[in-house]
Amino acid sequence: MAKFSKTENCKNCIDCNNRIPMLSILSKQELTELNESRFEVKFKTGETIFKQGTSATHLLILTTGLAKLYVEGVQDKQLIIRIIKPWEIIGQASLYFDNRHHYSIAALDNTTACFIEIDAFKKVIQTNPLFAEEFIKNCTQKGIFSFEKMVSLSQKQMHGRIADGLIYLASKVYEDLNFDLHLSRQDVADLTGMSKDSAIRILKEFHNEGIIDLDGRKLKILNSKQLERISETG
Amino acid sequence: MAKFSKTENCKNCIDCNNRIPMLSILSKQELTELNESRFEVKFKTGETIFKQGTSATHLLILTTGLAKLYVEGVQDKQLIIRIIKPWEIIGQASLYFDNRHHYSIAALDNTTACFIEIDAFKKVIQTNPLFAEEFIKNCTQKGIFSFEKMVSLSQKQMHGRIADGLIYLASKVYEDLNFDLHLSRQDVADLTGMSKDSAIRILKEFHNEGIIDLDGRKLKILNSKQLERISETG
DNA sequence: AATTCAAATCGATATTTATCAGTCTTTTAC
DNA sequence: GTAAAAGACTGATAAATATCGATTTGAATT
Repeated sequence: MAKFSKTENCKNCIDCNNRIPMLSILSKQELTELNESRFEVKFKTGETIFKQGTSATHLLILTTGLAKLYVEGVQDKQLIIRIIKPWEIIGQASLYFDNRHHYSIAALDNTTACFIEIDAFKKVIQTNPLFAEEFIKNCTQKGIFSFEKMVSLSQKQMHGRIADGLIYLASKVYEDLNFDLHLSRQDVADLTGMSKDSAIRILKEFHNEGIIDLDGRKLKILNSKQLERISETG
Repeated sequence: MAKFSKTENCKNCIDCNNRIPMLSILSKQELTELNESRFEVKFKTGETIFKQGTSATHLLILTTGLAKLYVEGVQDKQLIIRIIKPWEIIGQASLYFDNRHHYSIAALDNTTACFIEIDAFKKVIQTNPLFAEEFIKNCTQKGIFSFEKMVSLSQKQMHGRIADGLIYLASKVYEDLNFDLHLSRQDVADLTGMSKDSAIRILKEFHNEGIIDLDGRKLKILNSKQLERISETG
């Protein structure tokens, strides 16, 4: 199970200054307050970090590893909204609604997560308008991302959705055309809204057509132009 | 075309106090400032209020009528995100991103829209943290709504999606089981992510099964329990 | 009332996607 | 090192959904 720990890479919130642009707005005192409410927990691959429906008391920042953020849909199906990387602030959705988590987060990797008390965070929002503004910026960007995702999920067919998924992973998550996929085939399916079998089929097709090179979880995008084209034509 | 006007129901922002809970947080002076930047425009049914891709200079509040908020997807298809009612603040998504509209808004009715300058609004956010907090609340709720919509669009089949659409219209838009639909059949399809023909078919099916009573645009939900059941089972 | 045009409708068909059953591979557990 | 389990894969089939063509309806206009 997860256990408490102090890691080298995140000794206190003041260090996070450089890594999380949003926090650099805060005064030393505000950072200190956040730091006092925070603690770190390590998770093993596959472990659940947040569980949808449970009460939301803390925000989350990964300091190492990757995680998937997903909502639990109909008949135990998961819909992966996005992949979480270190130094993003997670859990905003539940901040002001009903203090419940509206999605689950599970580690895709051995990860370290830093938890910050929601109340401490709210206090900073209330007292530092520039920080609040930055937070709004963050929320609205996620809103726009949501729109794009909805279009992809509802209007594109499988090839287009897989293309969108691959482009997302390469450009936003791994920031490289060549990466070691942390997602299982089922995860890829849950990210693109199709059955596992269909996801496997399309990936294989892309592989056979020379658009990607896929061997197990080693993935390389060979023809990103064509991937873009497939994404656009749906 | 749309023309300038002063209407009885919205003489100035101070009156909006009662109607828009968020604005009641503002001081008289802040309201006055918003009021000075604002103007009203009337739109006829079908007219475009915001067009996706154009530059975003104003926020929007409908004072009369209804409108659809939609994104332009692949191959000229529309995806209706939600229906706009009077006294909601619209346009947040573009506030802090790239000053472009990321969706379009079109009148479903003869509507009156009040435009508020984005800069005036931003200023209030920067100076009034409680207002900023309220704004964040608003954004995060929309985020949660987005998740539900994504699940509906990607994991439910047509019956479930139409059920979701009808429940949404009855509970959130018209707040009545019995209403005069402002949406065309194509709009219903765009709201639920399917072809027009399919939407017509499912609606007819629901009608034949006694779940709804549908005559042209007069719609009455007869069995909302079953509609809920259909929504849940997908 | 006749005309016109857009919206709504419906049956037949084609396409897309999921499901299922079975095999193969890789990792995990003892 | 071997057994077991989980994940990956594949072809065949079934189910869901879109598309197409042809009417019909209804509202708006002459």
